[in-house]
Amino acid sequence: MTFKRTNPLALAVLALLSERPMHPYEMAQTMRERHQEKVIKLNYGSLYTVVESLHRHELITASAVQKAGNRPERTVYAVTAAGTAELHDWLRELIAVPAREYPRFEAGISLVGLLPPADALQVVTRREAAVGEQLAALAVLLEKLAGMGLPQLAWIELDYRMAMLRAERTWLAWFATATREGTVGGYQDWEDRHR
Amino acid sequence: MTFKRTNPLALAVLALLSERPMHPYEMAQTMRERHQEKVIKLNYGSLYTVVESLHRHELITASAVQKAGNRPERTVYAVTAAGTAELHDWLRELIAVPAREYPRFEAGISLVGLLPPADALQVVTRREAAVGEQLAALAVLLEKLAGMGLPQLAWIELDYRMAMLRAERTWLAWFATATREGTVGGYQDWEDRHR
DNA sequence: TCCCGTATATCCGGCACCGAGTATAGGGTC
DNA sequence: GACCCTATACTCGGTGCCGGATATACGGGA
Repeated sequence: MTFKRTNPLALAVLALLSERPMHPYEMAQTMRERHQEKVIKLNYGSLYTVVESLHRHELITASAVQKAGNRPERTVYAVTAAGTAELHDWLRELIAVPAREYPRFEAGISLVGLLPPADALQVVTRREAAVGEQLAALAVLLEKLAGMGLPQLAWIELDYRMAMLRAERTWLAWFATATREGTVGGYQDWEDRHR
Repeated sequence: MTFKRTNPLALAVLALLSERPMHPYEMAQTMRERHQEKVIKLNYGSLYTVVESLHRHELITASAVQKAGNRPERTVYAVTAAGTAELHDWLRELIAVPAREYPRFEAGISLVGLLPPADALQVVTRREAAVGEQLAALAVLLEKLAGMGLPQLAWIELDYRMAMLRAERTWLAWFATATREGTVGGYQDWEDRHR
């Protein structure tokens, strides 16, 4: 069986190991330090599952089993040539080919007609505020990272996310206005259904 | 145990049943007809799991077990009062509170520095084209839906998605240019690492 | 009348994922 | 030196999701 590119955590593991050999717990630490866990979902259970899977497919090797004192044994892994190839190819695919994803907000907004217009307006406004806060927080973080001397390329994904959040906020503002003023297509029927 | 709002397919089920009672297979048919499966991931296995879970939590009831001829029995479900309440509350939450999600592209682009700049440029350009095609396809679909006399509110989620795709395309165009011209922050180092 | 492809309707086994649980080491405090 | 809190490192059982398997009905052509 060929390796399945499901969990992006496996990508992170390959990327970390292409720097230097590590044991799983250390990978988690490093991801936390670098705020990588905000971009790639990390939790211990999955981490060990994913490492084992990479190992089975010979994309990484168990290079050493250290045993310092009486601590639990820790297995240090290293990436193989096949692993590096997989990393680069997967990366290319992730960037080049838009994946069909199912953002939860799309599911919600597609059914917004089930809520009374007044309720809809309220929740959309709440989201708008929340998105604004996220943008502010990101701006602060970017400031900090730039101040630490990190180049833009090191936080390019935050740049992308900010662009997306700004677009979302703009759309939300439009929708809120269109609802408030009753100019969204089908408004009359919407209001009629809820009285 | 209280019902867990994990799979949005359960939301779709509640929404469908709030129109009229249905059996699971019919729900799937209806979702397909309405292109809902593009917004909420549907597959048969999950559908039956989700319906069973809703049933266990008494958000829907098995109202009748029809048996037409010798066909497999089909269980028709109906939404309960608790189910309707759950539907509305879940909807409000989905819209009001941005969920932490992990788009695969963010994972990919965050590691783009591992690819040589020339490769990166190529894959980003490919994505830009793909996103353009998706936008074109969506525009055609919108045209068709509007032509059928459906109000904007009925395809509001497509409106949202188009806004997001446009923003993504703009960002991709910027990143491609910045890479081609070497103006992205950290470019020199990036290029140096790959020779 | 027989056959076969398609539509109807559900079921089930495997597997990835998750988060809470476990167990030891190290360091600070009284 | 007894105590306790945090950091280290991994394990494991439960659960939900998935996609292919199953089984019957129906319509149309040879």
